[in-house]
Amino acid sequence: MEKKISILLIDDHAMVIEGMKAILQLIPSVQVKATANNAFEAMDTLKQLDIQLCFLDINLPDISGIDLCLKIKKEFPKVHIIGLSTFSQRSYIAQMMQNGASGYLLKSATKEEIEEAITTILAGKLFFNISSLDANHHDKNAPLLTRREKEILILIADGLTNNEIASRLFLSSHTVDSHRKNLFIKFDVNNVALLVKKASQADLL
Amino acid sequence: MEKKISILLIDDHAMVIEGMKAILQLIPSVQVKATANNAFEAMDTLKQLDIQLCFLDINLPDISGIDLCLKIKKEFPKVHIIGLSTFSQRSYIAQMMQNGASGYLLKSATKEEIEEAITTILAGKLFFNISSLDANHHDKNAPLLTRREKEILILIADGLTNNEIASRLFLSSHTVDSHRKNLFIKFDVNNVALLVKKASQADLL
DNA sequence: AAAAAAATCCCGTAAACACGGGAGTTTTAA
DNA sequence: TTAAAACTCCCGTGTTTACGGGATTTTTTT
Repeated sequence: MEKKISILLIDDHAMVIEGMKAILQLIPSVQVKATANNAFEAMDTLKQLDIQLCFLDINLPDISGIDLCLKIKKEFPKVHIIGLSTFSQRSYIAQMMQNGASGYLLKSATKEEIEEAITTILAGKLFFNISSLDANHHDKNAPLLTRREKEILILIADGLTNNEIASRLFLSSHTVDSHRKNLFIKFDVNNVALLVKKASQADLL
Repeated sequence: MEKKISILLIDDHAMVIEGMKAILQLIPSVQVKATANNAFEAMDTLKQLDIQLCFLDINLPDISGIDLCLKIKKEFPKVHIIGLSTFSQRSYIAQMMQNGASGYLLKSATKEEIEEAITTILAGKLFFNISSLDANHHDKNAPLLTRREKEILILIADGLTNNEIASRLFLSSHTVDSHRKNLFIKFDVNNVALLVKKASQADLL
């Protein structure tokens, strides 16, 4: 028997952590080496321990799992990442994969699916849990936003004016306005009200 | 020692079920008698077994946890129900409580919180996990709106201008503006962006 | 029937937005 | 290394909002 596959669980929901642990204990070839409730803890653990595989929640308290994914992959390219999402968050999976995740699982995944995902990914392949996705996919196609756009979107939704955003981000109000215009185009709207509504529905706020 | 408190876990996320189980095993006074992935299974189990306490997820595949809560309470009024939700779903908690739940827990709850919830509720009281809610809350205390205000709020969030709303509702734009002003006061905001954001978070759209 | 709440309508002004353009620089990806 | 993409900045114009005041008429509640 080779050494067990070392795993790090990253999720802020205690129950999900416990649940994953419980399921992973049933799989002899793996071992949960550590868990993390946020991005900071996660990065810290990766520096300390020799982790092969991360289970990474899409939503984290400090930075989004999607961004963390990118960060992990930059600093620790050899670490494999499996995204965790709920069914309603499935639209973000593509972004996670784009940021270097090797696969994803819904939180409703069974032991067998988890096992399959692990072996597939450790073999260097990508794991797509297609069945669970096609089921209901009338996407809420949230547009892909740039970092700046996300940043400004949130400030807009917080009710700041262009000028306020500009001075907070040390930008010209014209720049803010440009981003705002691009947000309008990407969301296909023509005013803040609809922008905020759609962004909120896409869980972007 | 009395008989253990019999518990039914209702959640479609395998990991949450496993996580709750793992945590509840650490509490000697309780016993997880069964688990259910959906409403149908849940009702079936309640008919078969003598369940004292349900942990019920807000989102279920067949009917919403909120509706199931009502259903359970109608058929089995003596069963206590603790709602389970993620932080982003906290706005639904009020509905769950209204449908007969005795309390709720966030899925990030600790063993101690879970334990406290159980003892509080079994003692016949309601359990409010105030700390986890206040933390970030601006208010999911959605203000009470009049019929007209709700109507206009939705149109505002759809991006209509005062004039457009006015002509759609056969009102003067001044009237619409008055309602808009009242909405601002009730939501304690000073612009549409925040209004829509808060309304969306309060699930009013 | 009286009081309270909701709904309707009016006005003026400064600030902010929506939208049409255009253009240079820096970063990322091919 | 080269082409996109992202980010930055600028302007002018008409529209709409935000917010300060009101007031009157329905409807609901007590």
